[in-house]
Amino acid sequence: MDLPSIKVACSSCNLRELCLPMGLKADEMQKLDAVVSNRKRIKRGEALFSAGERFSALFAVRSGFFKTRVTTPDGRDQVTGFQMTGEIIGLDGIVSDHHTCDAVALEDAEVCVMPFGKLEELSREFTSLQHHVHKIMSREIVRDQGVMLLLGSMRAEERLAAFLLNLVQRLHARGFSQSELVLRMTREEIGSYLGLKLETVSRTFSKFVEDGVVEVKQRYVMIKDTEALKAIVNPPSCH
Amino acid sequence: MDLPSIKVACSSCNLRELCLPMGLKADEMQKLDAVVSNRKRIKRGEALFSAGERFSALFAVRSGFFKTRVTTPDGRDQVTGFQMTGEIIGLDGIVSDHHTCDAVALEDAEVCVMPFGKLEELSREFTSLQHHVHKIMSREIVRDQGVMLLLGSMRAEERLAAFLLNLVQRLHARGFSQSELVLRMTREEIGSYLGLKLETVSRTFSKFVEDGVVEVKQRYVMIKDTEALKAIVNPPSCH
DNA sequence: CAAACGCTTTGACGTGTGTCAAACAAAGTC
DNA sequence: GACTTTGTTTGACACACGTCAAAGCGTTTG
Repeated sequence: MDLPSIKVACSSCNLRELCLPMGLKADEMQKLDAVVSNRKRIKRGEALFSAGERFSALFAVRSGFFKTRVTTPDGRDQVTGFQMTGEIIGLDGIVSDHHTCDAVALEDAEVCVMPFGKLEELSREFTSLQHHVHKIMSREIVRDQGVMLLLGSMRAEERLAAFLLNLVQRLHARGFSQSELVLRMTREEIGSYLGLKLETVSRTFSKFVEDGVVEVKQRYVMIKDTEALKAIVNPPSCH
Repeated sequence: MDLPSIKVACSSCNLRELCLPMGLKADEMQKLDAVVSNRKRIKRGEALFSAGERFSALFAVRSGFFKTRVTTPDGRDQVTGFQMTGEIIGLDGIVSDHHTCDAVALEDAEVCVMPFGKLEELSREFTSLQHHVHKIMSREIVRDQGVMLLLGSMRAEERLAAFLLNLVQRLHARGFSQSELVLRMTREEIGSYLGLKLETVSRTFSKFVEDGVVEVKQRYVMIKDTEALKAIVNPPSCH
């Protein structure tokens, strides 16, 4: 019943409604197949690319889970995002032809390699692909604005609540539960992303459990009261 | 000696080495002139665009100074960036066809209006323009990563030092002094950008003055010791 | 020129989060 | 199965930054 060999092709990929080829016509997608020529496997803990490396391609996450992080010369680092199935990694490398962050697999993963030169070539041919690439970059910019808002003006509880809601929302779009999730990252990685120390993340989880908003058992999280989480992120005005 | 009427043309703009047309050939730049058809004046305090408005064009700052900011439903806001001459505003609007932030002029300003549809059209024709647009978006993503690092893992002094260094560096690229600058924004706006309260910004300035690193008189800032500022941002390792 | 306004500075004090430390739990290793 | 490693939880305490308040400074307005 299983296929002899899986063809590397966007047109037959079950992620095509989520990933780069979203909204392309059949003939356009076939052309895209030629661009996305090969896949790459990355083991848990290994880097897909690192800051300073030459940029040559964007990557679409096919399976697995990544974090991206930037590092200061003196060794502090900041997790800038978590990427799951269907999301695009590597946009940072375009401007200087070199990557400016590390992309590390948090579990065994597979990505589609999309040489950027070829993607630009095809973008000149197909308006829809061109526009889609622009949207992907713009979406990343808007996401970053949201993270700045979170880091610049929210308290620990608000940050963690926003983080959990964002995760389940993205997982739900991929067919998973709206209320249950298994974290793929450590408390320290969550903390780095949210601008908090791991102890604060842990304590805030405990607080949520006490308040009956979530159940937590290590990496497993069940959201018992989504509305309460939303209220934490956006405190209802109190006039 | 002054020209009767300034032609709206990238090819004759004194910002062409800094702005969108950077690196284009003569014939390409003439085509771009047709895209950048008109300019727009914005008075101090007015918005170039606001969150929710329909997106139709990117804007290149010709003169003046802007801030961009995002706002939560409950009224908190976060300054996400300051834009000066030659910088591009509006990339956030591409993904959803609507702007997600406000762009407000901090002093009387003028921008070049670049209808995005036309820009995409011309990008399909000229590889160099296409690549340049991609670089501009990627640069914004990398900038945002840097802000996340700042907000997520730096202390007040480090944030303000990094902010000042970034400002003078960009001003210097525009022909201004490496050591003197006039802030176009209030302490509150600096604080919002840096994730600090205005009092903390003020106190940190005072600290820098005490330490002899800068001179400050209201909006005027003179950097007396650039190396000291750099050392504050990247504390030399102490092994 | 006085009054009003917006912005900045400074002080006193409070608090949310960081730091340090210890115990615990889970997962991987020999 | 014992041991090691890695990650998590919790407590006690410290401190950087926020909050509240008052005074000062510059600019605008009438």
